[in-house]
Parts: sequence; C-alpha cells; structure tokens
Amino acid sequence: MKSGVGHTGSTEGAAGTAGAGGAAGAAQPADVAEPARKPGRVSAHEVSRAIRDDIIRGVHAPGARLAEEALSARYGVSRVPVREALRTLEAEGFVRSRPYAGVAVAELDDAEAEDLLEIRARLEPLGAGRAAARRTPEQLGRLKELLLLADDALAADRLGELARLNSRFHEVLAQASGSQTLTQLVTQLSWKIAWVYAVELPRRADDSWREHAEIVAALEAGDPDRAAKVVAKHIAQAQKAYRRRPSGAADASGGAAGSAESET
Amino acid sequence: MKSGVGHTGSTEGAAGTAGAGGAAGAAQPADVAEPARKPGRVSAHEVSRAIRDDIIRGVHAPGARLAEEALSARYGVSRVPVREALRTLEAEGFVRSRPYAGVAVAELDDAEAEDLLEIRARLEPLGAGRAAARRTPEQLGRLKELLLLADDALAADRLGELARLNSRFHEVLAQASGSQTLTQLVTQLSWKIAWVYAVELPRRADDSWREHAEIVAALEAGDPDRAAKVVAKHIAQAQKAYRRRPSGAADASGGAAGSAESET
DNA sequence: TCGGGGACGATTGTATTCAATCGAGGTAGA
DNA sequence: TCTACCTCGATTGAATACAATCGTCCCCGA
Repeated sequence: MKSGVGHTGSTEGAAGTAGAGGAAGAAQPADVAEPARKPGRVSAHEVSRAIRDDIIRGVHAPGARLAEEALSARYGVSRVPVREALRTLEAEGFVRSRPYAGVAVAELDDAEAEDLLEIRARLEPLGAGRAAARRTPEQLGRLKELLLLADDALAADRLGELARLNSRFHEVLAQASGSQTLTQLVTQLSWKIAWVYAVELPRRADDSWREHAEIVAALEAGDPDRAAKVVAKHIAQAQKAYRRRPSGAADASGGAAGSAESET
Repeated sequence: MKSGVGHTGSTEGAAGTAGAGGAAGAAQPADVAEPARKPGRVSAHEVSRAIRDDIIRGVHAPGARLAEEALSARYGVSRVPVREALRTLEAEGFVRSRPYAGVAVAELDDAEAEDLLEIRARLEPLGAGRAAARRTPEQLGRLKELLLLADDALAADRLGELARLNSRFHEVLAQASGSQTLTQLVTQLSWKIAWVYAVELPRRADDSWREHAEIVAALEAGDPDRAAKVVAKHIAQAQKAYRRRPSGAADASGGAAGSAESET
C-alpha cells in the first residue's frame, strides 16, 4: 500500500505568515537593503509569496533583474529556496528566465494589461456561476466578512489594505466555485491584476465594493445566472475604469504601497 | 523575446516505456524503475517537461506520490533540479504538495475536466482573434507545417504523435496571439487538456484536424471574428466529443492507460 | 485487548560547495 | 583606430552534505 499523501484539496490559500509589513509607507523601489525577513525558518513557498508581493508592490520593478544572491540576502535564506520560488513565479508569469542569464521581472505593457482584464472578464463569471450553485455557508461567511472589512477600510481610507482585500475577495470567490483548476487560474490572475492595478484600483474602490456586495447577494440567493451576470458587470466596470485612467501608469511608480499584512 | 524554455526538443525518445505492456487496469504503477533518461546534462526546465510528459502519458498516475529521490534517480539528476521542476508543476496545477509531506500527482475528476474544457472554450477564441490580427508569417508557416505533419500521422495512424502535434498546434496558436499572458495560460491549459483527454477521446482526430485547417485559413485571411468563431466551434466540438465518450472513465482509477491520445 | 506515548527510520527542506557558462574588458595585431 | 580573440570575473546550475519534520512501529500501562 502506498499511503498516498492526503492532500485534502485546499489550494493553499495563504497560510498566515506574518508578512514583513513593517516597511509600509516609504516603499522606495529597487534599493535592496534591509533583510526584511530574518526569522530563522522560512519555507520556499513563503519566499515565493514574499517576492510576489514585492513585485506587486513595485519593490522589484518590471524588467528589473533578480539576482539570486541578492534575493537570498534580502529574504534571509540561501539560494536554494530562492531558486525554487523563482520557478514558481516563472510558471505564474511574474518573471522570465533564460538559462545562465538569470531571471527578470516580467514587463506588462498596456496590451498585456488589457488582455488580463479580458481574460478575467471571461473566466470570473464562469466561476461565479459555479459558486452560486456550490458555495458553502462558510465561504459565504468569509465573503461577507471581507465586505465588512472593506467597509472599515473604506471609512478609514486605507487604500493599500483595500487592494489586498480586493484580491482576497476574488480569491475566495474563485474557491467557492469548487473547481481546483478554476480556483488556481483565477487566483493567479487576481494577483496579476492586482499588479497591473497597483496604481489605478484605489480610485474605483467605492463602487467596486458596492458591486462586491451585489455578488455576495447573488451567491447567497444561489442564482448562478444572476451571479455570473453581476460579476461580468463588475469586471466590465473595472475595465472601463482602467481604460479611463489618467496616464499610461502601468509601471512601478510608487503607488499603493500597501501594507503586506497577511491575515487570512 | 522567446521567453526561455524553447520547447525545441521532443521527448518521444523514451516513449517505449509507455503503457508498460498490457498491464493496464492494475493501477498503482508507482514503482518506476529503469532510468529511461540518463543523458548527461539536463536542465531543471527539461526535468519539469519530462515529468509533465510522464504525468500526461499516465506514467505517474493521478494521486501517485512523487518522491524526490525516486524522481532524481529516474531522470538522472540530483534532487535539486527535481525540486525546482516540482515547484513549476505545482504552479501549473499538475501536482499538489504539502510541507514535509511531499508531492503527489493531482487528481482530476469529471467536473474538473468539464471545467477545463469550459475555460478553454472561453479563452482560445480570444487568443485566436488576436492571432488573426497579429500573427507573423513565420507562425503561420509553422501552423501549416503542423497541418502537414498531422496529415502524415493520420495516414500512418500514429495516434500518439497526433496528440503531441495537437498540443503543439494550440501552443503555436496561442503564441500567435502576441500576448504573453494569454500564451502562457492557453499553453498550460492545453497541457492539462491533453492530460484529461489522454484516457478518453478515441479518435476525433480526422475532424479535429480539418477544423485546424479552417483555423489556419482564418488566420491567414487575417479575419479576427472568423478566427474566433472557428475556434469556438472547434472547442465546442471537442466538448461534445468528450461528453459523448463511452464510459465515465475520466477519473483516477486506471490511470496509466497506454499511449496518450488527445485530439481536439 | 486496547489506547497512548516515545523512539526510530524515512523523506523533505535547507545550506554549503563545486562545476559550467556567459559577458565584460583588455590586449595584440592589422 | 578598429577588430578579433582571449582571459578573467561574476553569476547561474548542479551535486553533496547537513538539519528538521513527519509517519510508523513498538513498547508500556491501564
């Protein structure tokens, strides 16, 4: 008998590692320096999460070269877990690598950003439809909780946290679909969207969360068609907002230096 | 810029071990043995490709545990590149891992398979539309070349090769879209579809490649709408074929059924 | 006989060390 | 002065060695 490894589903939804949130605020790019994460024992998964967060926050600018040694110093681990993390990020499309030439942060031009939104527009309604049929009460509860947290954040005008809550909302929504593949796809997609939106998203925050509430209502009602439709509208609004953005701001200017709090 | 991982190689060299003789039915192959792949210098990227191919071909059955040492012995490298490969496959959704518990091949039930097809149905027409507008003559040439190769394979009734050509076709089609993100998504998706279809889909091959030719024609004409429409039809046909399959044998039961055939 | 606790083996996770490759810069020659 | 070649430094890629963790099995006690 092979005793085949449990794996009871759960596409790993962010284990609550305290995310070096300390350096919020300033968030100057590029200048690597402080270890930022010295606690003795970190896993490769966490390193990938840390690097991903930093990419999304603009700490590592698009096109920037990521030397393994520098990363290993920054995150306080050896090169081995760093390399593993880079492979993960490569598969996710955050970095590109060439043999013996190292890895660099991917560059997202406007066309890519548009594509991301277009892809999302086609996938999320699908997931929402599934979610309306399959969501568990617990998932519904988490979504509602996120709505409340967002209300607070809105009231306090903490936009950085809002961005995180937004990603999280769409992540949970994807999980509620009950499809492993769909969840993974949409989750990775939501990370990338957060990246692209790093600058723009806060502006639309208010409307966005009103729409989120509608989504939850549709899920609660268990109406797949309505859920899909509401999500589609939501995405379309987001697309419109992105296209209306002031300047071509797809790069890593300081925007939304959100705290990296990782409460799940 | 080519984005690493050239995919120039081909793995059919070791195809001889596929199927493991008539020993189908008896699940739990697991005990891989012969090195099958000793050539001196392989890179981590190639290892991930090798493992992925073996998963798709059913050499590693769904749910099977993948011990690092066993893999490193099988593919003739140390554990380090194996681990990197596993991180890649994890991000792609082919395996699932838990800290200190190792890695196991993911399990795709019928619902997941349906979702995969649904997702593809929504993404590929998008890519095809882009491709019709942006495809380069070189890409068009490669697609045509694939059509010819498929003709040969059809004539000679080499279904295993057809499966590979099929994946390759959709890969190139995605590349022609000019969108990095879309390319990566659709490519990874096509791998998974090949996996799901490996057991099923006896031979829709003939129709499938006729539709492929239509796709190429639309691309050549540079007509985005028509391209998207043709691809949508193509996917819909594939879905129909899948749903019409003889038995519901898409789960992890038998796993390592002989040669991998996937036609879309 | 059955349940709980602890030690052992096996496997994963990480660090350290060594080898291979690429790019930059300098030097010799035309 | 320009070009080609070559040497050297730096960085990536891989292998080996070490530490941490988990599951299992055995022993002990009720």
